[in-house]
Amino acid sequence: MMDRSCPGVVEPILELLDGKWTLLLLFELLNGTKRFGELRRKLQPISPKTLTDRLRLLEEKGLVTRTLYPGVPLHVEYEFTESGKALQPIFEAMWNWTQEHGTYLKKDMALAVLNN
Amino acid sequence: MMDRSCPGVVEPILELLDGKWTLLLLFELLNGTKRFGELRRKLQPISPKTLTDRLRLLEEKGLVTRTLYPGVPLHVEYEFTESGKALQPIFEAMWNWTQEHGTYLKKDMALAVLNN
DNA sequence: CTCCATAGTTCATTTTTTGAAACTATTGCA
DNA sequence: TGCAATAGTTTCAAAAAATGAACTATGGAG
Repeated sequence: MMDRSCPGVVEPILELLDGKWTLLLLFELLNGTKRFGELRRKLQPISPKTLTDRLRLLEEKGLVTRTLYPGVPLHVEYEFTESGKALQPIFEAMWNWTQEHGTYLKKDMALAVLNN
Repeated sequence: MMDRSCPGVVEPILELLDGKWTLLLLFELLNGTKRFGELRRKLQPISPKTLTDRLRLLEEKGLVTRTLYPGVPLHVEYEFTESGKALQPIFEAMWNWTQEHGTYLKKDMALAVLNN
């Protein structure tokens, strides 16, 4: 994907954070264990395909675990690994930047945040 | 106080960092003022179109300034605004995460960056 | 033996992004 | 006049990513 002349140090994290929805998904998981349907609702209007794609990828990279609970109805829980939890400082730095420099926050977004 | 993990808060930054090459480009600018051709060489094999697209977008968002120096040959310098410089903690957090959890990191890449 | 709820999968299509190639603009100098 | 060096722009095709609609799997309750 990237040339070796690029600052390779960030390569791993670039791959992780890549893709529409990925960062929002990670944000959700930062709040703790979440079920598939729960994530789907929170990330509306994400498609179930995209959501599974992202989750599978994150699982593959060792950032989240997937646990199936049999029973009726069955359900599945997604949770950060230690590696995933360790992303928190990055998100905090983003949060801080946004507080001071993010001027694009739209009113409806703000409301969504407050109602969450 | 707002929930730090709430996705909406971080939308502005997601938009900023979005797109292939964007993060790598920001990394370059973190090292100081850069000319168009310089960026193009460092980010090889980026196309000039994509590079201008990215630079224009970052300019629009207030993260970089573009300064034209007439003369022969003319040249152009791109530089972070204060807002752009303030991204540094985010990159540092990424760097730290990669040190501890990025399994793709190669030592010579890291050195190349540090010597830059 | 059908239904419900959960959590997906499959495949075709659309949308978005990226890229390659060729071309433009500026201006001093030989 | 024509050239050299920088910094782009333009156009169109190709590739990648996202979406939508419909379908599958599970297993107990009725």
